[in-house]
Amino acid sequence: MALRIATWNVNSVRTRLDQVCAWLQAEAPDVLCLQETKVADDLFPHTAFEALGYRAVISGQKAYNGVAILSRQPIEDVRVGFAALLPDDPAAVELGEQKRVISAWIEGVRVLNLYVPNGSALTSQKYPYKLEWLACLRRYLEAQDAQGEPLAMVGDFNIALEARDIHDPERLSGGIMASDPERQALRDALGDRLEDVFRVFEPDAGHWSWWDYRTGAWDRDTGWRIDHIYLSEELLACATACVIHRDQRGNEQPSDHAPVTVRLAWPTDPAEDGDGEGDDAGGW
DNA sequence: ATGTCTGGCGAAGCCAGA
Repeated sequence: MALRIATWNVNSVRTRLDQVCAWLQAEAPDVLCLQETKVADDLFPHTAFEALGYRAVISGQKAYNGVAILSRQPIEDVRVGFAALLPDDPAAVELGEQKRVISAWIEGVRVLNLYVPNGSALTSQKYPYKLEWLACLRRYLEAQDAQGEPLAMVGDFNIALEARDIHDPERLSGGIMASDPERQALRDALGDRLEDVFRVFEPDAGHWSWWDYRTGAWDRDTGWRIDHIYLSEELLACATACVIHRDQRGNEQPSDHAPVTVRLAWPTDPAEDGDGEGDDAGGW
């Protein structure tokens, strides 16, 4: 039994629809989590994904933010926003105005899809919002932990946790997406329960998931690794690969982010004696 | 290295956000 989960900040799902569909056909992940869908729920392009065998659950808004979970496997128990687990937390309710959080139960895994606020600049009012959001994420994950579910938390975290996650750590450390307060806030949220699975397989620098449109970053390969997949202990033991699909950043009219995928595999139950349903297509 | 790309508004270029 194998489950492949992907995450991709697509910077408008309608603008990127053909690229996302082509990538789904090429890679055929079981689950694809999208961020920055930038579309109201009644305009989400469900039919294009259904034609490829994916059902989508969504939390979107006009123009900004927006998250979605696409799955070939049955989707159960969808939770939208922090307030789904923190109904009595005023901050959780207020932060729900921006659509950045959705989770679902898929094949025995709690898939949590996040679009962490960017923060803009250390001097911006958006920066304290980012810290407040991360503090709420900590409370949310404590409530999630109490559910006792295997957890795969994926998304655009807009934070590079370590020097090896930035192309020029000397210049960029301490600035937005690499400041101590936001790094500590994310580490506090992660606790000792969640592990960045990419680092299980790749210890070196030079692996990025985001290249700024503005600075010719793709041509210079001056990127950041800010799109992450965090696994709880029991899923970490099942992880067989974690890959950044950087080729997608080289598309015509690309998103500024590349997809990231994780493959989870566990022994097939002998009682089922199935053929694995051909889940190993794609080679990772 | 304030540059590039997106959507909104509204009908063409500006603005905000990243």
